[in-house]
Amino acid sequence: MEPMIKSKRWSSQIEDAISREWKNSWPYGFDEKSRRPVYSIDTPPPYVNTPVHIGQATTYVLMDMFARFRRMTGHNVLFPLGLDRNGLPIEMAAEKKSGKKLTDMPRKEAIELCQKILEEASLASVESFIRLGISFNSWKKGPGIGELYETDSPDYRALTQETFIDMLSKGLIYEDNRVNNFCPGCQTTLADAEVEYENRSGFFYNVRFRVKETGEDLIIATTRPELLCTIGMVIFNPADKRYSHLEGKTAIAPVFEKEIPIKSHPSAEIEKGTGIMMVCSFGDLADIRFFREQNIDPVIAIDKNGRMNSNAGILEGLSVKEARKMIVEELEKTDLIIEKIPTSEHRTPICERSKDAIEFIAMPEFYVKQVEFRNDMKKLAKKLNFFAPKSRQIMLDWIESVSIDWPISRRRFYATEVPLWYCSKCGEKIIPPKGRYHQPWKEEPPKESDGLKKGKCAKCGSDSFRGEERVFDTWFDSSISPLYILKYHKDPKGFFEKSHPCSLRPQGKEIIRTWLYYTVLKDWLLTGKLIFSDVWINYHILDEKGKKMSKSKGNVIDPKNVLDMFGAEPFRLWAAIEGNLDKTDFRCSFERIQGTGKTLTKLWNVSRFISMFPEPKSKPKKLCALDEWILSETENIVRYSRERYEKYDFHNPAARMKNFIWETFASHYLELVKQRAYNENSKYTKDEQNSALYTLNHVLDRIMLVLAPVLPFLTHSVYTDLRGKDIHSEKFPEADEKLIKADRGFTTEDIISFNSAVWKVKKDKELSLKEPVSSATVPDKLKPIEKDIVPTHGIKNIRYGKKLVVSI
RNA sequence: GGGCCUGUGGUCUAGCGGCUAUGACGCUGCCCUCACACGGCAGAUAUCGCAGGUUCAAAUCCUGCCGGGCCCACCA
Repeated sequence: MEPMIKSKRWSSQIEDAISREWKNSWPYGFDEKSRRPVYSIDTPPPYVNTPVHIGQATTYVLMDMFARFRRMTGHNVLFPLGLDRNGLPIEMAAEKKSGKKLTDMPRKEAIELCQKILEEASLASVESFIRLGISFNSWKKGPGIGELYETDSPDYRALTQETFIDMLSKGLIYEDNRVNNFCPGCQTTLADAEVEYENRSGFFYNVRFRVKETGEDLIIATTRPELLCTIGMVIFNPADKRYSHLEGKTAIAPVFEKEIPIKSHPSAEIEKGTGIMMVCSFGDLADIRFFREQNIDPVIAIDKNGRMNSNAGILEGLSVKEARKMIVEELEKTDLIIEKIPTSEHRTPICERSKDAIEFIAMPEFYVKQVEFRNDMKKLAKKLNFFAPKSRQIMLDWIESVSIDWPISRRRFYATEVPLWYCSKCGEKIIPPKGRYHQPWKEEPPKESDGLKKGKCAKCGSDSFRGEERVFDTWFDSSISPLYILKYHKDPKGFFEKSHPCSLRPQGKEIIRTWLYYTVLKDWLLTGKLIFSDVWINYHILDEKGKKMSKSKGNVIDPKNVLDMFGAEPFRLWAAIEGNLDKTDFRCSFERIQGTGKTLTKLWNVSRFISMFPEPKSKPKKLCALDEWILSETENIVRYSRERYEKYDFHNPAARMKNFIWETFASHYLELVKQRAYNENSKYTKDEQNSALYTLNHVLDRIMLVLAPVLPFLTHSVYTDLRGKDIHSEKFPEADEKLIKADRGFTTEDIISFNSAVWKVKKDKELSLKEPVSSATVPDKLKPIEKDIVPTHGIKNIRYGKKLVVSI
C-alpha cells in the first residue's frame, strides 16, 4: 500500500507553495454580504518605519490563531491590518536623515520631509506577515471594511477630527492655560503617559540664605539653583525644633534678594538635605501641587524653548543647563555656596521620545475631561473581559492614579491637525464641518463652517481667519482604531451599530494605561458604550538570555531569520506551546523552535501512515473497543481545546494535543491497530477492519481541525490531499459527548503500562519487538482488546489475571 | 519608597493540600523494528527562590525576605 502523502517530512517548501497559492487568491477577505455574526479584532497597527521583531511577530501569530478559530466557529472575522504612520518617530527619523531640526523650517517643508521618509519606509513587515500565514483580511490599501489602513490617511485623520468636533460640542473638551509636562527638545506639551523616568545623578548645592528679621544664615539644599528666582516659600517640618523659631519670618534669597515667607509644612522632611527646603515654581509636580494648595502665584522663569526668561534676571536667555552653571559660579564667587554634594541617582522625568529632561511650563492646551469620569472608567474596566483576568488590575491602578485631565494638543508637525480656525479680529472659534480632513495651517476655513456667515465671521463680520497650528497627541488618534475599523459614522448600512462592540482588543501590557485606557475613555465619551467585549493582554518575548529586546541593545531578532531557518509552522507551534504569553514573558530560543519542529514531522508521518488506508464511506455500526477508546480520548481533547480557545488559550490545548499525538495516538493506538488496519491474511472481519480505518481517519480529521488555527499550512496541505477540501472553511468540531462517556473498563494508563511492560521485557532480553511471546498473563480489564494485543505482541498463549507476567 | 504581577532540572512547562514532583527541548548510552533516526528505548540532571508559620500532611495556604517584570511616587 502506498501512502497518498509522498514526502517523508514536512518542509517549508510546501509552506511557500501554499503561501503563494493564498497570495494569488486571498481566501481571508472580509465578506460584507455574509449574514454570519461579525467577530472583530482591533489589531495593533505596527509602526511602518521599523520592521516588527520576533516578539511582535509572536503576538500577531497568536492573534491569527484567534482569527482562524473564530472563522471556524461560524464568524465573519474582521481582522484588518493597520499601519501606524503618525507621530514623533517619523519626525525624528526625518530630522536624523536631513540633519536639520523640523522646528527650524517652514511647516510645509517639514511635512514633506516626513512624507519622503514614509515613502521610503519599506513594508518589510508585510512580507513576514504573509510568510507567517497571518490571515489579515487584505493587503490592499483602501477605505473598505477590512482593508489595509494607514493612520495618516485623510480618511483616518478625518475621523479623528470628527471625534474632536463632537467632543468639543458636547463640552468634553476644553482649553486651558496650565502648567504641564513640557519637552524642550520636542517643543511640545506631553501627557503623563508620555513621560518616562531615568536614573540621573546631579548635585545638591547647599546655598546660604539670610533671615531678614534676625539676620542669621539659613542653609538650604537644592538641586535646582537656577530656580532661586522662582521660590514661593521656604518650609520646614512642624516637628523640627531647629527651625521652629523661624515660623512666619522672611528669608532672603541670595543674588536675587527676593523676600520669601518661611512656614512650617509637613511635606518638608527633617532628615532630607538641611531639613529646610525651598519650593520653586516649578521643579516638579509636587511643587505645582504645593503652589496650588498654598495659593501662591508662580513665577515662571523657563520659556518654551527651555531657556530662562526675564524673570530670571541675570540668567535671561540661557538654557536651563547654562543657567545652572552660571548661578553656581555666581554663588561660589560670593561664598554663598557652602557645599556641593553629589546626589544619589534619582529618577528624572524625561520625554519618552527625545529623552530630554521635562520642564513644567504653562501653555494653553486642549484637554479631554477624564478626572470626573474615574468612577465610570473603573466600572467599564470591571465590565471588560480581560484575558488573563489578572491584567485588569493594571488598568484599575492607572485609573486610580489619574489626577489631571488629558492634554491632547501638541506642537508638532506630522500628526492630525486640530480642526479649528479663529477669527483674526474677534478670536471667535470657527468649527469646520465633520467628515472631511482639514489642515487649518494651509487652508482657509470651509464656507459651511460653524461660526461663519456667508464666508465671514458670524460674530464680527471679519473675513480674515487664523488657522489653528497645533496637532493631536498620537493617542488621540490611536484611540479611534476600533471606531475606524467598524466604520463609525461612515457606513450607511449601519455596520457600526450592527458590529458594536468590537469583539477583541489584543495588545501589550505596557500600553494598558495609554492605548487601552484612552480608547475605552474616548469611545465611551462619544458613544456612551463600552467599546470592547474582550481584551487580550500579552507579555513579552525576551532574547535568548532572557533580556528584553531593544534596538539600542542590538538584540532584536528579525522574524525573517526564523522563517528562513525553520519556516512558519515550527515558529507558530512554538508560539502556541512555549508559554502562556498572557501570563508571563518568555524567551525566544532557536534551539527550542527547532525542537518544536519535530512534532510537525511526527504529525506529518502519522498523516502519511493513515493516508495509506481508504476512508470507509460510512461509520461502521459497531466499533471495536480499542477504537472506542481512542475516539473517546480524541473527543476529550476536542472539547478541551474548544473551551480553552474561546478563552484565548492556545498554549494548554496545543501542549496537550502534542502530547496526545506522541504519547497516546502514535505510540500506542497506531501500534495496536496496525494489524487490523492492514488485515493481511484476513484475520479480522471486514467490519473489524472498517472500524479501524474509520477510526484512524476520524481521529486524524479531528487532530487536523483542532490544529488548523495553529498550523494553517500543514493542516491545509494534509486536508487538501486527503479530503480534497480547504480545512480553513470547515467548522470547528463539537465534541461528541456520547463517545466520551462510554465506559470501556480500561483506561489509557492500562494500555500504556501494558504495552510498555511487554516491550521492556523484549528490550531487556535484546530481542526484536517482533519476537513472539510464548505465554502471557494479561490484566483482565484488557480482555476487550484481546484481538489487537495478541498479534501486536505475538502472544501465543494468553491468560488473564491480576498481575502481568510475560515469558518469551 | 508604594501598588500589581511573577519565581518548579541548563531552557520551557504540568501540578495549585496527600503516593518516591508531569512532560518536552537539550545532554549521555544503546538500537536504522516495514508512518517517522526531526524515530525508538534506557539514563543523568530539581533540597519546587530563601526563611519562618498553619496543618497529621505544603511546590501547593499564610507572613517576611530575595530575584525578575510592569506601573506609580520621589529631584530640598
